[in-house]
Amino acid sequence: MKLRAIKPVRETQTRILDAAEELFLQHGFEGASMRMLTTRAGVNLAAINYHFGSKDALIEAVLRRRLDPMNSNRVAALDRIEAQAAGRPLEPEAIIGAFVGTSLRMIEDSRGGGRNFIRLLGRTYTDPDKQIRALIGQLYAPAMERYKAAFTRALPGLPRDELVWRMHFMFGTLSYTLAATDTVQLIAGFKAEDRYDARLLEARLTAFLAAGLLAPLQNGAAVRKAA
Amino acid sequence: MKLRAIKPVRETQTRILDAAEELFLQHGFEGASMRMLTTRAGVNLAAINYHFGSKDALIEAVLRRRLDPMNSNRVAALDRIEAQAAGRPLEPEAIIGAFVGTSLRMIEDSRGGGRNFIRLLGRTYTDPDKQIRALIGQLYAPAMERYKAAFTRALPGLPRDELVWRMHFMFGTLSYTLAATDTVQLIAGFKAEDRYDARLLEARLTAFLAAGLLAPLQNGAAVRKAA
DNA sequence: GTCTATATCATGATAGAC
DNA sequence: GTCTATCATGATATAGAC
Repeated sequence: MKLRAIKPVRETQTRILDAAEELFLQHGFEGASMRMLTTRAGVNLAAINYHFGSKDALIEAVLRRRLDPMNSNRVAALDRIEAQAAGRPLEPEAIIGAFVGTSLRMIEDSRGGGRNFIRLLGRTYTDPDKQIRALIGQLYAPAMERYKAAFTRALPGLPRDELVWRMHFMFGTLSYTLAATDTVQLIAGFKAEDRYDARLLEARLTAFLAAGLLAPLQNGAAVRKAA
Repeated sequence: MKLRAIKPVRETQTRILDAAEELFLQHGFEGASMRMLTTRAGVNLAAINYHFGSKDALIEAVLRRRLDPMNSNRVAALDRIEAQAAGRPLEPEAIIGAFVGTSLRMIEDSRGGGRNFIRLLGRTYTDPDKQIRALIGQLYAPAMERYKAAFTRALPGLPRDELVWRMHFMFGTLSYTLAATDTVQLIAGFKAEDRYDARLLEARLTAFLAAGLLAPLQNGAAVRKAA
């Protein structure tokens, strides 16, 4: 009987992706060199080009690995509450909760290293590199359209232009909050243990965003119909 | 009578700062090389080190050139509305308007090239480089403290923890909106001419942020006293 | 103050042995 | 699949002529 070599703990590709996720967050896509990545991953310098083809392709792989399932989760969360509602119109708070909750639950998932990715993601929307912003916009578009449709159904009194801006504001608040979990310290002087209580943060964020989404229109009209 | 050489249109230092402002925005602090900067500025490669000492020092100079006056303007706007109120408590909307308006007015100031800077600033808060984030936090801290005090006086019913988070959310919405004025296109499909109407954007942002700041607390209590 | 020329080092990528 | 060795390029920074 022939003995096979013991498999490494994680596949080389996974080791590279994990290292890249962490180092891209700390140094940016440009600032993290391939030497840094391969050293951290414990693999050879040539491994990135062998497994992914180029550094750019690696960046895309890092983003897709978590973003594709995350978008599926987001859409699934929306499907779930729509099924529960059984045809009745959704509460805007429930839609926001589905969107925000998907991100924040990744922060808690310490095993999957999702926290690094969530913070990385928050930065990526404002990355200097235009191609990276285009990629992320493209990866997001389908889920965003689904949520836009859901908001439109839930809030027929909100004009389309206004909805798009308010979704933009909501998205901005979320992604900044995810990206800047250490800057807040500098600005406000937080206790460290307060920062990653995802449940409390989710409640606070949802309340803030729902109020903003439902703000009175400039002509004074209410957005939500009276109950 | 001795003739002096004609002065260049702008000083070398200003030319470098202007070029850096634009190229840092387009390529990030790390991605914009000194060669790119000096070529764009039409000066010699050695000029940056001669005038600023290093690339890092140039980055700080670029930020300080506009951030210091901007913070002064922010505080002055607050002083002004406090003087107008003559001792009466301020409306939270007025405080938000003072803060937001200072940023958005820089976008309109096409002469000073403030728009580039505002977008650059929006990115800087989530820059990968820790020193840059620390610098920006430090430059912002005094003005932020003034605004925190103003909000505290205007909203005695809002607990301090909650106020700090909501200020964080407001700041995030603003900075993301400033940084991502092109990403919004990808997400929502905007008409281009709509994007830089600063007056309209200011009204929309202020309404959104004020509603979020005044969102009911988790125990259902209202934040603002009834009139 | 401004330039040329250069020192020194790190980068992404690849060729070829094993 | 993984390694070593190396290439071509571009980075920041500086020395020294003018």
